[in-house]
Amino acid sequence: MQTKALSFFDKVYQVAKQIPYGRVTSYGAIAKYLGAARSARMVGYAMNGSHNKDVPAHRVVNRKGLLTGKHHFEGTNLMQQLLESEGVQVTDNQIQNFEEVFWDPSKEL
DNA sequence: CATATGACGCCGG
DNA sequence: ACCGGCGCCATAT
Repeated sequence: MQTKALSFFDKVYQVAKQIPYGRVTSYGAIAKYLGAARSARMVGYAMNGSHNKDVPAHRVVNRKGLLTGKHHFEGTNLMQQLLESEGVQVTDNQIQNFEEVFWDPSKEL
């Protein structure tokens, strides 16, 4: 359909797919990497379409390390389970050692 | 074409 | 340091 629907969304997917295992990143970090630091919201919005993609949206959280998007996953704590399954400690929707598992595309990529 | 929504982020009090 | 409100950009309707 939309021939140009792969403008921002696709970019986000490309970066999100590159998130290493056991690591997480923030919407703003991805947005900034894409040159749209002010479009952090769009990153999350794009995640809505990532449902059909191979994008590990569970590895993307807000700048506080909070699983704000866990509500969009199946169940109630699937996102947390996925992260914990990767070795990421999560407590009360809050990632522990966030700075340790944080993966900045602008620096790492 | 205009309006409303949103998985955020930053500034101010 | 904590809480609240405003702003921004892109997509969907």
